[in-house]
Amino acid sequence: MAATMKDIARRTGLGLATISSYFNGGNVREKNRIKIEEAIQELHYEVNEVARGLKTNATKTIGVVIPELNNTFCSEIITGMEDILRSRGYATIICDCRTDRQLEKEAVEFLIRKRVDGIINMPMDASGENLRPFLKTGRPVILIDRHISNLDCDCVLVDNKKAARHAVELLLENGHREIGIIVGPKDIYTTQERLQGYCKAYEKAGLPLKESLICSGDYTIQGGVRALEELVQRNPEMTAVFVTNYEMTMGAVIGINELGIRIPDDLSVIGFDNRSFARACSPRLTIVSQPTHEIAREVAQIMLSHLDGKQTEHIVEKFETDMIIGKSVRKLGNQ
Amino acid sequence: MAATMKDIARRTGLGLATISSYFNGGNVREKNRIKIEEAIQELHYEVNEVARGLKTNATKTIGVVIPELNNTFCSEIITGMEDILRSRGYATIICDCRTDRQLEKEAVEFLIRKRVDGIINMPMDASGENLRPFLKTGRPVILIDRHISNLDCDCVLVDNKKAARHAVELLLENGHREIGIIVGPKDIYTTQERLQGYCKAYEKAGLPLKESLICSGDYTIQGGVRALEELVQRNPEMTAVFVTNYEMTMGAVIGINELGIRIPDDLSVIGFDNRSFARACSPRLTIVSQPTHEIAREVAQIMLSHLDGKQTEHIVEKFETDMIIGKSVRKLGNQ
DNA sequence: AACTCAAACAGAAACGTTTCGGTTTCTTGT
DNA sequence: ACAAGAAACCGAAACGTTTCTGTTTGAGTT
Repeated sequence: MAATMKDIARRTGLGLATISSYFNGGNVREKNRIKIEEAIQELHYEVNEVARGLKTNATKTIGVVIPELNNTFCSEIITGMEDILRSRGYATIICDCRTDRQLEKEAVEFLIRKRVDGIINMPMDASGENLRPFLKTGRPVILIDRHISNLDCDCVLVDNKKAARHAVELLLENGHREIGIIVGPKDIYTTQERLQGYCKAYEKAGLPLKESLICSGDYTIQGGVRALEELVQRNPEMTAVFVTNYEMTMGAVIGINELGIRIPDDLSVIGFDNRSFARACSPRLTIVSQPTHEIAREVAQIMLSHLDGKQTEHIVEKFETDMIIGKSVRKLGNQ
Repeated sequence: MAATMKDIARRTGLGLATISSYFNGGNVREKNRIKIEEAIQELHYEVNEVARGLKTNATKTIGVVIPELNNTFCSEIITGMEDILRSRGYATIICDCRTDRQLEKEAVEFLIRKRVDGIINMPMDASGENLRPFLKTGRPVILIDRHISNLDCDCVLVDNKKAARHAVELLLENGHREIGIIVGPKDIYTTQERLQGYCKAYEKAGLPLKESLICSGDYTIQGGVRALEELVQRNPEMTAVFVTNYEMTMGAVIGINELGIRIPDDLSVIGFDNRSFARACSPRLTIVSQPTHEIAREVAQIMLSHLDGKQTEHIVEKFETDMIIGKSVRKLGNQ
């Protein structure tokens, strides 16, 4: 149906190799160049990237495996990456594994069959086993948001420990002593790091940790609602809460509204991600903000330099977070 | 590097055709089946979908062109579709055109070169010109959210006119007469439909339309903020506002908070999409909710039945919206 | 005009599948 | 045990590129 290089060769009287050379930046005599371009116009020829991919063993396609596309942190990063990758001719195949390890494994196998040139992964599986079959093909893998030790790949993330420490310190400076934290699932890297930051802040302040103030959600909105309700119920003395991702922040705000609690009069809140949501809350939420654009750009760039063969060593890039000050933290008098 | 069918043939002593038959559901003698499966294990063989695609002229890949991945309506639909498509072996290539018609056109050309089996598009270009080159290949196109007349393809959307009419009627029933509306860009299908619903409600109530109550945003958060500020400034009498997508709803809430306006005491609000955000607002927002899951499922299903050759005619599927009642609409006394 | 040499070209093989037409093997009924 | 028919198998060609190995062309030199 569609025109092929053979058609162009026939039309122009040139050889296949010449046409191929034309498409790959080789030199072609002026008059032949014109003939080829005319033929392309008339036949509506478009390169068949599938055939090219078979021959060159490179599909110009990147696989992206994430826990949940429907998570603004993920979608913001993907938007940014896709933009850069497509401008360089790379397609992006998205695989949403619904936070399921098994589905994540299958997604990687799927991408292996599709012969993608590289994989970008925000991993559910902390062991890295899911990725090993792909790594054996010798192609690049870049992790986002979560580090896996002893895995032969790059990694781009933020300084979670410091981010959490600063947030808790801000609350401590404002006189809070009973500070709840809503973290993600215990086996996730970011949960562990952010929790360590929380503990560190308490430790530095010389205050004892209270197990009941630590609550594990599942990084979803509903999980945030549940976690907040649980924290409030278990800790009548709690004066502040720190929520460690956007979805749970929204969930916590829902829980707070539905329990009739007032921010910051009854409870101070520091959230995570999504500056717009923070602005939309009344009063404005104080939040920790991750530089998603920079992360996206960095990931795309690293991937491209691997594919261009310009980079062979693996790097770990750590970005700093921002603190956006709102009005959701109350200054407590001396107690 | 990677094992091929030829390797398996050599290993098992069978012919290429037999191996191929095995992978395509053909009958193979028990003892040979076992030999093949052993060889697959040992060689870590994975089908090369690129080679298969070249031969079968089907890549098992669907292109998705959207205005903005970073828009929950889009990302929710994509999540749902991708799930179903991947379970049937189809990959999904996402192209975010950043609400730019030119980028949308280039995205379609890109997908043609990638030889995708079908395209799902939430179109920026209302003329359909961007899609015609792909349609000429004889492959299926499905539009979401926005209809284009005289284009040879299917379409899945909601009854926007009715949705808007009901929202405005609810406000009218509660005594509101000066109702602002924040719509999207004028040349977008949904804007026109939703605006028509608004006008229809006014007409049925026998009330005159006021141009100043109609404000066009750009379906972004910032656009929502600006539109709300403009409406408030131009219409001191305005007692209610209807916002016609999620991002602008969030923007409107931001604007309302920052102007110190109280919902619903000073201004009643009906928003759009995203039930969670509606719950997170205080008081809860009344919103129009689109059935994104159903839309996603329907789109995927239609695409699959085209690709299976089970469907040749084109259909337009229209879903109904829901009204989720919150506390953001105030009942006005007789005026 | 003849020679040199690089640039431009051509043909064929190869990438890893599927599929067509033809051959072998197995099953079954007698 | 044998024929017949079906089921399973095989080899080769083809899909549309790229690339390797030569061959032709043409400009520049004498």
